Amino acid sequence: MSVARVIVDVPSRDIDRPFDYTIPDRLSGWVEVGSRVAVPFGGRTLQGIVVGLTADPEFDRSRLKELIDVLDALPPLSAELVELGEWMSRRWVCPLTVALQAMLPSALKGKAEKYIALSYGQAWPAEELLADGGFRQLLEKGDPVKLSYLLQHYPHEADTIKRMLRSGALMETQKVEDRLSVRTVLTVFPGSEDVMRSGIAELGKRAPKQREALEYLLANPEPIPQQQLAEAVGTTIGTIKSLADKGWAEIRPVTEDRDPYAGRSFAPTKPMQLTPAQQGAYEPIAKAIQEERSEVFLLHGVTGSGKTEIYLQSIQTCLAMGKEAIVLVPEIALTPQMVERFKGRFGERVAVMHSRLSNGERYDEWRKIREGRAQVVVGARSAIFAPFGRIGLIVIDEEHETTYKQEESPKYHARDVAAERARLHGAAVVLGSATPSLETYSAAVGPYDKDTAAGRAWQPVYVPLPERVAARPLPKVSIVDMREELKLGNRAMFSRALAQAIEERLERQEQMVLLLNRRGYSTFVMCRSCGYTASCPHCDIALTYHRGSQNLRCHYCGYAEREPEVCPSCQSPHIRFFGTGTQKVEEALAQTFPGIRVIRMDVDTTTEKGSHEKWLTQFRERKADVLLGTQMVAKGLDFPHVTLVGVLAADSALKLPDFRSPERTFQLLTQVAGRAGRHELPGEVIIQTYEPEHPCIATVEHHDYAGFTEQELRHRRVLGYPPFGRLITLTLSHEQVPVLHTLGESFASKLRAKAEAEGVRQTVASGTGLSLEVLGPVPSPIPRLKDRYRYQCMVKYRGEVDAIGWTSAVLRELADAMKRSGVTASVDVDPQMML
DNA sequence: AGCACGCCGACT
DNA sequence: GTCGGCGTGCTC
Repeated sequence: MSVARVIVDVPSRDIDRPFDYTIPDRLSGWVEVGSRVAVPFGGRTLQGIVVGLTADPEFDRSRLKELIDVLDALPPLSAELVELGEWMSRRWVCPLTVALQAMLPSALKGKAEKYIALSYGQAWPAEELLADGGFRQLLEKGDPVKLSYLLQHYPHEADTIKRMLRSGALMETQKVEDRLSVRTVLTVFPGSEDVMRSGIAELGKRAPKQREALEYLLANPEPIPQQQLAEAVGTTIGTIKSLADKGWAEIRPVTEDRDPYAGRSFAPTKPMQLTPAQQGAYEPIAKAIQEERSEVFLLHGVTGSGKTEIYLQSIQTCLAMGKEAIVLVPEIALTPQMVERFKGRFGERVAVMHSRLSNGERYDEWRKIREGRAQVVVGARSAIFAPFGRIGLIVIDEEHETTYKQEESPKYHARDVAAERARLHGAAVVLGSATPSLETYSAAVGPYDKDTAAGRAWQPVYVPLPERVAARPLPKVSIVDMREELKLGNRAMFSRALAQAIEERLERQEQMVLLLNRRGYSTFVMCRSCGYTASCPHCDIALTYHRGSQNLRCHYCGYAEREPEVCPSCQSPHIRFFGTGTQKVEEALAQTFPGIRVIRMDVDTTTEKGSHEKWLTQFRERKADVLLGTQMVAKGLDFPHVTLVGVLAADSALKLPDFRSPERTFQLLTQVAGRAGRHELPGEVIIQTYEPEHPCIATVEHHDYAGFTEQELRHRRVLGYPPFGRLITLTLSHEQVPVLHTLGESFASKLRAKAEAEGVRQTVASGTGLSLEVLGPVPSPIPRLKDRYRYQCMVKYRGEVDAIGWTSAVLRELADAMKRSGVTASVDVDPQMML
């Protein structure tokens, strides 16, 4: 007789431990690790996940309560996923329940609903006869009614309900309900042939439509959705219903999957002959899959080098072994064309998961996986939790993309989850990119240093894929120095070269993509004469202009300086705050090139469901000359008539106070450059910048990934940033500042004390060996959000230091103080966005 | 997170 | 005298 250990769905640190429940006889045999259950918890009914079964609970058995219910026939999680959740909760310092919740489709995030019923055998009390008549009638039927329903329809009876609950005239019950159920379709099940024939006879010449429907069923005696039958016969559902009423057929609800790709056919594709380079990359991957080794590969190939075909054939190898495969793709690249490639090769065995699906559709795709009807999933970040049991391969395409890091708790990185899951399954991992993240790249090819390699859980095998398929040349890239333009008196946002190139495309009726990498961000400071931008002397990070205090601040260490009146570098008075958005560019295009047709794509124009697709389709159909937008225009698009790509302000991202800005800029520019001339027409790329000599821009001209990486890594090493050191940020928030200061200081000093006690050096930059440094507390880059002030501490460390463990230990020590003061804390381990 | 228990101000 | 404000503490 075992006891279930349950993590209840309360996302709070002090509840984040298992609670034990006895299993009543009627549920024994249904409870497994990973089961979703309903449990009584402090007078409420909550949803929980079983994380263990034990024979000897810590508590006295007689004090345990019973499980109320098991919520699914098939447990939604497995022992392996629960173990993965436990690992996540340690690795990213989050409550286990939050990690487990991230693995469930939102349809299964059940909440207890309260129900109200008239107490058994009780007549309506005389003192409550003034209550609304409808309200009384409803309750007098005796069935429990949802409290939320009562409050919605009889809001003025709220007091009556309270009173009657207190007097015992009403009873409250609770039930955990799923957010939504499987969809059912009313389906007509034909009666026996005899029954239907007699029906036809009985109808005679009356009701010709009913007769027609019966004849249809006689000819096609399979069950058919009633709507479909009505359409086939050319009548309405009423007609069909009357058949059922007369007993000639039966109508029953049948569960049906919402197939988001229903009615679309996918042209089957055959494996292509691999080029020698592709073959060389494929072989070690296939070998690892076959030997069930959990090895990580970095597949480094330029755009158009044929990575996808390697993925497809590796998946084939995996499926041939009877194992399953997960493919992660950045959300934005999960286009119908992308899905088509996988569905075309693997057909029905593919499930697709992305955020544009409705909750219901996502749930159905998820069940397809859970019930073993799909063996391949193609999806965005959270598809890494696909409930497969025998994973053989995990592919992460465009592994450098920031979308793989979740910005809300659990703040996990899908790349690390993939490596861990692969370890548990003996599965291979393929990380594909034309511009790998510096973390992944340096882990694979170095430069190694003892402290860097330490504490890294996985080390990829480097698999370069140098050639472009069909040897298409890379487009010609030219970099335009906007300072020169200014000297020549051109103050427009288009350089002469770009303006001329646009003019030519308009004449030749070719298309172009214009990118303005401005992510609706606060203003930055730059000198228009020399290109100087203010940066922090301690962190080498761009300073941000703060309007309130009129100074420039570093978001890392808190350094501040006064707003400059002249450029500190060249004394020019042309020092300005900048901020041009895509809308301004759209206007300028219309003015400069009358009649030009522009599609603008940014967050403002693509919020509506499907709008993203809509614009791209319009552009593909050549209903516009220009596709103008933010980064989203750079990702995974392929338009045959685009022969010009223009980047208006390549350095705009460099002003962000984030040490990864150069890396992202390089990746973005390289990627967008790959958009031009992918087909017969040759392509041209024009990059406008005020900092043409910056490595992340200069190296793009010759598609020089290695050159950029070498310079950037040297820089990172000096400052102790990843991959040479690692980071953790702690953000504290409260309505008042002083308490944030106090708690921030005590976090920092407690952590420093731990480092001291362990003999760890406390300067990370420009050094080697074990070290840990706590910066802050300083106001967070977003100093106030929803009326709460935010302060931040940053932990920077290198070597095999258990900074994550110490951080969560210190947080536990501070839990009491935080609860009393009402301060909330949020931890980000390995932050990707420093904002 | 909720909900209960518990101790002090404005109403019947 | 009661209703109810939200401070602290517990939930197997």
